[in-house]
Amino acid sequence: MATIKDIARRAGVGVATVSRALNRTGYVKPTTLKKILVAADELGYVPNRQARAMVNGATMTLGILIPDMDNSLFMRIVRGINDAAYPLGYSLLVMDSRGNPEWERQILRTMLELRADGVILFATPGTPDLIPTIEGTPLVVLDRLIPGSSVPQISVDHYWGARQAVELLLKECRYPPAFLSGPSMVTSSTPRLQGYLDALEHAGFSSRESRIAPGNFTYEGGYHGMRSLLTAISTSLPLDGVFAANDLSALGALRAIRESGYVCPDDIRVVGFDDIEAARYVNPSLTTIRQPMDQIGQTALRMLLAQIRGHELKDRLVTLPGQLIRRESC
Amino acid sequence: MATIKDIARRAGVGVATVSRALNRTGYVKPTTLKKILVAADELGYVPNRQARAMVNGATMTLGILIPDMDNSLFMRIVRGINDAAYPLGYSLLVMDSRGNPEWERQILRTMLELRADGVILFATPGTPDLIPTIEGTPLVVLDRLIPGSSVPQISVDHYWGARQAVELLLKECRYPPAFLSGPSMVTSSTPRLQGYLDALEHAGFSSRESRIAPGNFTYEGGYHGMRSLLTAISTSLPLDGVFAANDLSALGALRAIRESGYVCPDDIRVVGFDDIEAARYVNPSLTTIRQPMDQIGQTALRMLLAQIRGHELKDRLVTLPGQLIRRESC
DNA sequence: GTGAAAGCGCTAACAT
DNA sequence: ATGTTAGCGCTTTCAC
Repeated sequence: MATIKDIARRAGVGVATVSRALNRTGYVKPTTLKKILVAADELGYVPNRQARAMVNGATMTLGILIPDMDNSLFMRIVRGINDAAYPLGYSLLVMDSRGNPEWERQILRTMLELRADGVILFATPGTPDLIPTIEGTPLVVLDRLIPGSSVPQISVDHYWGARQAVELLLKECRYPPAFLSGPSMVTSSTPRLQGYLDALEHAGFSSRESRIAPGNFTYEGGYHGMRSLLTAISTSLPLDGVFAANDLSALGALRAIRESGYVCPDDIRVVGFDDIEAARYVNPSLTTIRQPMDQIGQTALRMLLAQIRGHELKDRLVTLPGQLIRRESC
Repeated sequence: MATIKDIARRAGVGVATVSRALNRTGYVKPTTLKKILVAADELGYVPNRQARAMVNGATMTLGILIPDMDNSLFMRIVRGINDAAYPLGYSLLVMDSRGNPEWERQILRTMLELRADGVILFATPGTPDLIPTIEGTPLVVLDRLIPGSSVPQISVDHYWGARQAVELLLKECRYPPAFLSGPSMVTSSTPRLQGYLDALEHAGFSSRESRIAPGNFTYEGGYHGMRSLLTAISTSLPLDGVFAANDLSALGALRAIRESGYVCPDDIRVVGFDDIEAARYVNPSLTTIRQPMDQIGQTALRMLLAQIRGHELKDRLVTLPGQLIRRESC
């Protein structure tokens, strides 16, 4: 591959002039400029960013570490980052850890070796231990917050999203709605649960009237959780509304409802959380709390760039509002 | 950030020795080895891959160019590549072109500037023009084939997948099934259409008995295509089966069927193509032809590495079989 | 066994 | 307005 040296020789000038010409930095006589451009073109010159990075420090590369590349919730955020970062000249180093803490650690290390200018981390239960590893490199943590950390973090407002969901259910249903919970290890589960509890209490129900089954954030979990809720129905406490801690478990619940001979939303209404792609496609389509994924991506990038540029962050913890999307299930 | 120079100073040795020690290349006295390792650890040394790449040529980085990061079909393939590439020490530079030919060209260029060791391209209608751009860098093209090109390409067998789908429909239905076609610009549309036509003919139907509506590979397209099919039903030629060129349009068709008062699969059976994530979640769940995404990813990586290592490829055009996934819709 | 030095492609003083 | 040169962090001969 051609180098500026080759261009310099061909154009009969020095390498510095070539560098100046190609980067439009410093003065170059129009005649020589043209000569250089022609030579570069003829040689099919492609600048070597690694070499450039060695001297001026920035690789113009951002590391993105995700626990699952095949999760539309995550990828919509990454796409948001991509779309905002690309026009700025940044490229994305995207790696999937499959939720494996050991991989996470190694991948992070690799990103440092590659000298990514900054890193965006989709938090997993193992993330907190990782933070010290990359001290010194700008970092933003996404999606599931790490409690009591000073690392810049961004997430949707899980608590208020849950309250909105449950309040809608409360308005549409005659009985207190049930809850399909998320895994307790995942930090976003807690505020969503709390939102459910508080909404119930706020509506005048005692905590004894709350009904909670594990949904585990999965399709299968939602299915089984819903089944157990369904078998526990009594004439004294009927069930006509369910809030699922995320869309995947809501979809599982939808199936369980159908298989048990009930109809959603006529018999039982369902609200989910996240607004994954499939939420639009199922029958009935799913009413849910939408995570503002594009906004999360943009905010993450903004906060990362601020750090890279050495600015002080005023908010180290950004919470974005979720949006109620009304569809057929409630 | 610490460099080998710092380590050398601290351990009281030369940089060459440090390099040899850290890379376990060449002999180093156990005592000095330990000293060096300790020094490196104390300094929190992280090797600089860019610098290494400058001398030995390989960046251990692979470029992946996708038209849409939020497409589970694509991302399952990328994840397959990730999982296979990571243990080999490769990192993925993933960029989304949003199907914009101009972006595609620029991103490709950037990947060259970053000196990716190889590039995997998810083909779009604009791809063929791009190929010459990266001549000299190992390349594999995925998903939608470019006809008459000598570039290594991998895809599912669209034609036979379509035939399988239609043959299943033919077996389960009483009347010749209809077809929701893909956009003619996308090369995978043609063989899927041909598979439909040939299956019909093979079953003894004349081409006059084929019914085709545009599905356009989208949810909305499938919905409208299905509606027009539904309004065209006559007593002389009833409709009880539909093959959609992809799952997204099949999901749209499902909705149109429901809204028109028909029941799937009782009245009308539906088969899709791809096996996207939502196919499992909808009601009825979608019978479809599954693209072997993991296998596509692995094969792509294998062919790319072969080129990187300078081997000759025996098959420049790999076609993988699709797998019929039987669910509720047929 | 280990160190000195050259060089990968580029940018940024410093000269001229 | 342009050329010369010193690195950036690392690996790799080539000596000792």
